[in-house]
Order: sequence, then C-alpha cells, then structure tokens
Amino acid sequence: MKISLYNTMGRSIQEFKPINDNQVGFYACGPTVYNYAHIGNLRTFIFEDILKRVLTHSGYDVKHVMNITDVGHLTGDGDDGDDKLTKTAKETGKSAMEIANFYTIAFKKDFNALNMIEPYVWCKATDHISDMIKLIQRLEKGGHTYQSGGNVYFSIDTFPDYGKLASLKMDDLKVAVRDDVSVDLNKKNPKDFVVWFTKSKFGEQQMMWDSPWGRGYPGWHIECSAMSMKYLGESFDIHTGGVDAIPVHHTNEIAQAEAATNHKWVNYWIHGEFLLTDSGKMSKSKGEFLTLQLLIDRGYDPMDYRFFVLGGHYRTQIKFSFENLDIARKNRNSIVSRIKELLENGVVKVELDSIEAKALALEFDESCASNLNMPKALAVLWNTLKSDKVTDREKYSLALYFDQVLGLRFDEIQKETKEKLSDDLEDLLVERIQAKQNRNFGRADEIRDELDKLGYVVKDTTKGPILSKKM
RNA sequence: GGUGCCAUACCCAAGCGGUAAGGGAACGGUCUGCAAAACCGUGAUGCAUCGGUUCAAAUCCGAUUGGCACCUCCA
Repeated sequence: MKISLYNTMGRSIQEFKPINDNQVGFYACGPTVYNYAHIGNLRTFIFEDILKRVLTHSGYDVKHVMNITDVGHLTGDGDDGDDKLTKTAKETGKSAMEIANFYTIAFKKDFNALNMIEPYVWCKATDHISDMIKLIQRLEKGGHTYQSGGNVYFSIDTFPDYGKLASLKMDDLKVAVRDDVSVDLNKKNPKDFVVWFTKSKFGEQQMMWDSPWGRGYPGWHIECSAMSMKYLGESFDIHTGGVDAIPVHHTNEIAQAEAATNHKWVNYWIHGEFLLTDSGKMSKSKGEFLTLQLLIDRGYDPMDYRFFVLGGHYRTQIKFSFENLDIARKNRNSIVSRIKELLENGVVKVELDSIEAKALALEFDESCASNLNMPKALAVLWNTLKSDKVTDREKYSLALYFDQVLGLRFDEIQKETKEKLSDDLEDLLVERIQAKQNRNFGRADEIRDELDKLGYVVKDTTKGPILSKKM
C-alpha cells in the first residue's frame, strides 16, 4: 500500500518512497535530559511511534535512531548561551552526568509506559564528540566556518539554500525577538550559529573536550547531523521532531549536513504539532508542566493518555484538559470491556476470512497510510467492534491487527478473572440478593449505596449480579 | 514585520472536488422492582463570513473575521 505523508520540505502530502527498497532510515530528535519530559513532549514521541509502527505494519524494516541530548543544548545560540544541563547541575549541586543519567532513565520509563517501541539505536551526544569534531572539520575544510571571539561559527551565507525548510526570508527575519536573548556581536550574520564553543561568558563548564579549536563543547545542532549520518548514512529517509524545530534546529541541521556532504541529506521532514493547555503551549521554562507520572498518580493509565493523543491528528494542535482525558479513558475502557467480553465468549485469534473483515482491515490500513489518520483508524475500530457483519473471532483478530499500529496493549487484555472478593463484600452481595428475593428493595438499594461508597458498582445481569470496581 | 497551523452539531474530532466518519453528552425505546451496564433508535439541507471557479465546493482560489504557534529555551 502506498503511504502518503506530509513533508514539511515542500509543504505538501507526498507519496513515501524510501531510498532502499525495503528499509527506512528514520531519525527522531530525542529529548534533552535536563528535566522530566512533559506530556506535550510525549505527544510528539507518540506520533513518531505511530509513524514507525505504520511503516513496520506496511512491511518496511525501520532503522529508528533517537538521540539523547546530554550536552550542548543551550538556553541561547550565541556566545551567551548557558548549557541546559550545566544549568540544572549548578542549581541542584549535582554533576551534569548525574542529571543526564537521572532524566534519561525517567524518559525511558515514560517511553515504555506509553508502549512505544524502542529505537534501533539510542545515541548520546557525549558519546559522539569525536564524530561532531570530524563533521566540523569537514565544514571548516569547505570554508563554511569561521572563528570569532573564541567560538567556531557556521556561516549561513556559504550555504545558499539556508532556510528552505522553514521558507525563511533572510531579510525579513527579526533577530533576538525574545527578551532574554541578546545579539551576538561576534557573528558575521546574525543567523550564524555556534558549532563549537571554547569561550562562554559562563566560564569553565563541567563538560569540556579537547578539539582543534581549543578545549570546549559542541553546539546543539551539530549532534543530530553527526549522529544521524553515522548511523543512517549521509542520506536517509525520514527526520522528525516538533514543529518548533523547523525554523532553527532543523534548518541549521540541514545547513551543516548538506554543506559538509554537498548533497541532499533527508528526503522527508515530518513534524508533530503541539499539545496545548488552556493557557497555551505547555512550557518547561514557565515551570508548570504535566508529566506522565502526574497522570498516573491521578489514577490514569498511560494508555488513557495514548488513546487521548490518538484522538487528534498529529498535525493539529490538541488541547489537553482533564475533562478530555476523562472522555478518552471512558472510551478506552469501553473498548477494553468489549474485547474482554469477546474473550469471555471464548474467541481465539483467527485468519481473516470474510469479505467484511478484510474490508475493515483494508479501511484501517488506508487510514494509516493516509498521512497517519489515527482518528479515522479509531473510527474503524469502533465500527468493527459494533459490526454485526463480522464474527466475534474476527472482531478480536481485527482488534489485535489494528493494535500493531495503535499500540494500546490489546494483546494484554485478559478474560476478567473472578477476583476473590473480600468476605465483607461477599456478605453484602449475598444480603442484597436475599433482600431482592424478599422484595425488600429499600434494603437492596441501601446495600447498593454502601457498595458504591466502597468503590464498587453492582450490575444485575441475567446470570446474577456482577461487582466491578468504579473507574 | 516574517513563517506556519487552525475555524465542521452542545463538546471532542475525521473529511482534502461527487453530495457530512467516529466518540462523548442529550433525548426516545428494549431490559430492570428501580437503577447501572448493554443493545436499538433520534441528531448538521449544514462545514467562521463574503465573493469567485466548477455540472458539482466543507474541500480549489481571493478577501475578511477570529484562535494558536514559531522566528536564538522547550516536542
């Protein structure tokens, strides 16, 4: 099946054609590990996970590389930038390495909790300093860099296509729009950026390496260019990130990579939109942000959040609220209980046979292939579970088939195991049955209220009452 | 100033030229002692506004209004 994706380079939906027949090189910009990931960050990683699963589901062998930025990501890009990790380290009295390790572990925990498939390679910036130095040397040889004020800068005027990804018009760009960023007077062009620092107004950093230009540390953008080429080659298929990466980070990555190699670097640039809250973008620097752990502490399952994210297309902003998350939870629970019911009826996974089942599978696949249309894919799931044209076995089998992409852990759903109720609960339930038999409905309703207070809901079925925990 | 994203029923949300998916809420029904759950049914002659193109427009073009993001912190 042909997969179409929205390519930021060209601003259009394009048919995906990999460089190699069956293999896809996929680089995803990973986290900077100076703090916890918030649920907005995680939305982007879920989108990338869906992209990878869709490609895999379609038969591609996906080489997925994700970096861990543990050095060089500065609060600014001039000579006044403070390294984010160094900053956190100073504030907490810990070493930068300790900070990086701590938040890397926290990130991977969230990553797994959300059922994202691990990359083929995780690469840490600090493990690849020599690769970055080699890339800078290539740029230097090609005349794309200059030294000024102790730092090595990339000169964007040596790269004619600069800004193509973001359709930047150089003359109209404002510089240092943000209040906390000042103009770096060492730059020839205000849009030039540092590839290697040896001097910083913050002085001696914790993380420094020897280089041909002196002891120092790399700029932020250079790591992605260097590491992606190391693991995926000098040209590869897909590079992803959040929309915020388009005008600066990815623009600069392209400049470095293509200036060094003199050929096209990445074919498809795909960007995820932001998760918003009532007050706008969720921002780390504002201090207030929501983590996955906070949702878990509030009683949500990570799959509730994943389901919530899948409810909106990756290229539209979605607004997070607990009200909306509640609806997602309710919907997911409804789907899970439908699947449980199928299991209780003794279904097993079967090959899809009927025309109707195959049509649903096709509709699902088309939704995925159509620029990752997950809201549509979820609609197909609902239609499948509610259909009276496919058998229960097929419903179950289709749900598992869909879950290869959705990643909602349908394969882990088990038959409702008859939980051993505590004696108190058992007694109340028996008493209620007796009260009902004696037509003492007042007492029966009292017991229902008591059970409700204990957190259980009674459902009277033809087979007798069922007690289930309130969601 | 520049670059983008967006506006679809009470709410969330697909749709990308052929006559409006899906979910929630609401309402009606079946079931029930009553509920809950489940199941069945009901819902936009309409897609921010105004023009234009077309046999045909939510979909394309132009203008307007409103929301959001980015342009050296963040996905």
